[in-house]
Amino acid sequence: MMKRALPAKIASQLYAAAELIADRGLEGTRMEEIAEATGIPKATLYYHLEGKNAVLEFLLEDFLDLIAGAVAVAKDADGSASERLRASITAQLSLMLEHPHLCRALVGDLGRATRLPDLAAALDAAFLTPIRELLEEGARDGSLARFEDPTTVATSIFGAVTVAGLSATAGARQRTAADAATLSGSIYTMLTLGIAGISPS
Amino acid sequence: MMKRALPAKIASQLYAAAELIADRGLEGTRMEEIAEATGIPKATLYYHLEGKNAVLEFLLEDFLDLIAGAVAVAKDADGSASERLRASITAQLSLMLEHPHLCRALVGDLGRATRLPDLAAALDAAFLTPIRELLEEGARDGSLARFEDPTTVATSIFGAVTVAGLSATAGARQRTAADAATLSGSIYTMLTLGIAGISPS
DNA sequence: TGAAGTCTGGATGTTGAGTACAACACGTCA
DNA sequence: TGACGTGTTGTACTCAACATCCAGACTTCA
Repeated sequence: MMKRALPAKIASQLYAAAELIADRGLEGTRMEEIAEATGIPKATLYYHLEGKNAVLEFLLEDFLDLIAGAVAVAKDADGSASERLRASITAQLSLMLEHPHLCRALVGDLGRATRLPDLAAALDAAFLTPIRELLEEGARDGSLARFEDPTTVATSIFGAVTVAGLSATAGARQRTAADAATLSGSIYTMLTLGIAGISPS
Repeated sequence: MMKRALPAKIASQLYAAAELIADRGLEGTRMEEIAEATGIPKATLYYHLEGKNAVLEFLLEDFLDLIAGAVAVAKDADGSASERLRASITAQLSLMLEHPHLCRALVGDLGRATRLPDLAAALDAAFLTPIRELLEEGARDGSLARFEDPTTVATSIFGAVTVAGLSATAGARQRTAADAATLSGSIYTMLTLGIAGISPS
């Protein structure tokens, strides 16, 4: 996992670049500006990091690991698969709302991210895989419906949650845990009960 | 709307660049390569277009207008809001599966796209707005549930459909209309009925 | 045929990523 | 104290790619 232990001081300063990258995209951000924003001189940045991509890669990998960890806790707790799915979604959204800059950087440079193999894997591990597994468990324990095409359903749930989260971060201002609970409540109600009207039958 | 009428011949040749951009991202594609792939000399590209961004902007705006048009037809047809929502989703997915390169280019350069105001608007018009409106109509005609937070629900539906579609295009090979029908069937079943298990009550 | 508009090759300007390197700070060890 | 290694940083540089410019060629149309 750990590829090159970045000194802690450097790592922490690097986060100051997240907002910059979120606003202008990695391409629209000069290395010079990252140096200025973080207080790390350009030469030092290049001493520790491979290049500009590595800055984004470090920030996002860190963030995605954080999400993957929190989701794993929720996913492996006690309770029905349905309950744990809900908790996982809430955990996911909490962290997304807590880190709007990283979220926006992620979506903004999604293309680059998916083209970086490590990041693509981290993305999958943080978001899609837990949902797919919980869906399978739910089919077994009866707390969730069984689907013909579980992968498509898992992808759709992943999309519903993630896009709702990303959209909530678009305002760029940080939200609280309470916001996350409300948001995940709305989404989970819709996902669970469905959008059909009250049927006349 | 129409900003500068690109000669039809140029426009049609430009599509040859879509796959290139989808594979490598706009940033990883040199103007020289676009010239080569399309057969349009570099100087001519710059004669007609503002720059590299404009190439992407042209391709995507065209594509998004196509989707917006098809969705509008489905949305304004006869039937309940629920039926029309389903038809809209199918229309959306059909076009996405028909144009995997454009889809991949879109998601790959999503950051750039959302930073281009015209494209952001087209993106909204093609995907999010129709869903939001149909959801409201469904609440009125009773064919869809009424939600506390319709915007969040609409965003989630948008996310579910779009991410499922994008994921299906990841393989990069073109799918048929039948595939789109199957895919939208899976998604719509989940959205309508929900993911809850068979309740014991 | 001439004027206006369109197209194109090639030279040129400009920007920013990435590199090279020398100087320096600082701790360690003999 | 001095030699050595590791990390740090300023400065100057190289180079790739975007973008521009221009002169001449080619269309089109009156």
